[in-house]
Amino acid sequence: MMLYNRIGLFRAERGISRKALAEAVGVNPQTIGYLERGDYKPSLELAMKIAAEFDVAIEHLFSFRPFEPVAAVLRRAGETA
Amino acid sequence: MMLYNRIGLFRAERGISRKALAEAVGVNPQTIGYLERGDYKPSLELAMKIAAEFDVAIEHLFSFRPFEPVAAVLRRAGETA
DNA sequence: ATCATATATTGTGTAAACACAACAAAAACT
DNA sequence: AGTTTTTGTTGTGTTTACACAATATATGAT
Repeated sequence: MMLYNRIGLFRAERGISRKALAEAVGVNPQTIGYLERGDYKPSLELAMKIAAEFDVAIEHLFSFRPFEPVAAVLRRAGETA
Repeated sequence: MMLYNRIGLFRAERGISRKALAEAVGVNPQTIGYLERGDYKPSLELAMKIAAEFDVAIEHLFSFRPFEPVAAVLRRAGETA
């Protein structure tokens, strides 16, 4: 079963590298890469640490179904451009 | 690092056995036992399946810090007795 | 008392999430 | 241009979350 994630998205938004995120959550930089590509499925522990680092709910970070594009979320959220 | 959970609590509330929960989420019955006792820390995948089964957020099911007793939650929630 | 169900314990095996190292390629910055 | 940073890839090793089986104990129902 495929597991989708928004790690790269949140990393990009905050301008933090894989190496920096890895250090923040206490794993090897490679591990972040594997997670972003979907090659690894994280432990709950690691998922919680990453979610805490980004201050988002786990459900917003990982999902069994592909994530809605941010543009669509912005529209739904009725952001006033 | 210890990981606390409310699996037994939700199981008790809904009157479902470990075996039944195990079948619902597709794991061995022993595995549920190990999780409840804190002997195993679940994969994110299994954690998400159990949370979905109970229809609760993962954060309400698993925590690095001990869970507040239900009595205290009820008080905070201002439930009218 | 008997029988079924639920839980606990112990043991063995396997798959996969990690760590770590080395190197290549691409991107960004001076 | 060069040079640092970031990312991707490949390989090897270890730990642990799982599966599965067997048995013991406790509880509950009849």
